[in-house]
Amino acid sequence: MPAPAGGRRPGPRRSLTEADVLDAALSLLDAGGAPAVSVRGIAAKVGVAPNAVYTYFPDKAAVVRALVDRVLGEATPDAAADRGRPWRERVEAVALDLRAHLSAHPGAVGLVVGDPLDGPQARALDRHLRDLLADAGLSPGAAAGGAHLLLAHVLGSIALEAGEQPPGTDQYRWELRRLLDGLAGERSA
Amino acid sequence: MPAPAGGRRPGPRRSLTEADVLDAALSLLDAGGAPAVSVRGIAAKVGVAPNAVYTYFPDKAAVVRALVDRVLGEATPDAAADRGRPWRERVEAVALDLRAHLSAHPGAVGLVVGDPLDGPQARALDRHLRDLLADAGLSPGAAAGGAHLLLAHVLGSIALEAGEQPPGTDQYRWELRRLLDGLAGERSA
DNA sequence: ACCTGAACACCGTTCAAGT
DNA sequence: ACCTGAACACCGTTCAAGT
Repeated sequence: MPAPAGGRRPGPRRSLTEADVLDAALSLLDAGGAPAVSVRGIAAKVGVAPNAVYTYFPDKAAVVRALVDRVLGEATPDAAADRGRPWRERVEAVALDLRAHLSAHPGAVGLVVGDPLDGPQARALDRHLRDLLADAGLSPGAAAGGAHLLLAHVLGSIALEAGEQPPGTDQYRWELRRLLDGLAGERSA
Repeated sequence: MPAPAGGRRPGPRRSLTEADVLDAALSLLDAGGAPAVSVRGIAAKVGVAPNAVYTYFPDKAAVVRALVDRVLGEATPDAAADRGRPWRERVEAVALDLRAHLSAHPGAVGLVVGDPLDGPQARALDRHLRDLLADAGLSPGAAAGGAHLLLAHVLGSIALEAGEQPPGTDQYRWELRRLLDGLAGERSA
């Protein structure tokens, strides 16, 4: 028989977990931005040789993808789940929460750019936004377009935060509302 | 007397121009994306030693900033200048033109992320958008906010284009129009 | 299976030297 | 003033070897 399906594999106990690697990567990201996230830096942080990282992830790109998805997953909206509230408030809550979490790790946007953004948390977020907009009365196509619009705006917004005097939450909220005004005209229910 | 103000300085003829360096950087960007834009790659492309690049730019960041600004400057809208056309068409022309030029150099967005985006062409673009929106009847504050919204959306939109099945110009145009719907409500004139 | 040491082919940047 | 050769401190990744 081969190794027990889904069970622990033989060999020495692994000294790390994938989460340890991501913790180290995130602390490097927050300390020095996207360029500070290096395989060698992560290895030093967790106390292994640089190539030991390849036991946990196939390459650096995989680490970055997992890290981005973790940051995306930190944004867990709660006011958005309350179906008694108006749809605009619910969507606004998700968008503000997402921006807050991305702003907390500014370098994360620099890691997103070239990647597909198709991790489990990214998909869940996209589905959540589409559902909220569909509940608001948008057609499936318009809901998908609206979710894409909201996501593009928050990413671009953080990307622009670099050298600006901080536009702040008020500016972001204003833009968000113009965006919701535009989507409101698409409702049919 | 010191060196003639604004004139040519003494010493050997320089074998390159800043534009040569940027041409090489742009061709590397188009061929291999943001990670392919390296000082050593540029030097090889133009036929000098790696450190000779530092005669033309103080460091790599300066090369990247100049490159981004050049790409931004390529977007020169003409339909937008026709004051006889409705404001929505004029803004739409600028946004579509900008997206087209950024899409032509997809890696460019990866170079924008951490930088201030305050080059001369970037400022000219921002001013142009603000003027268009002010002409449409928006207050100065709303026009500035609208320009920021449009810029954030186009950048985020390109950033998301990575792994998606190409959303295409139609999708972008739809999002743009929702955005303009939202801005239309801010008009007072 | 997991980890290490050593190596390979890169990278940005600096320095001393040549013209 | 401009350019080069050499070096420094990095980088991601691979390979052979140890347990």
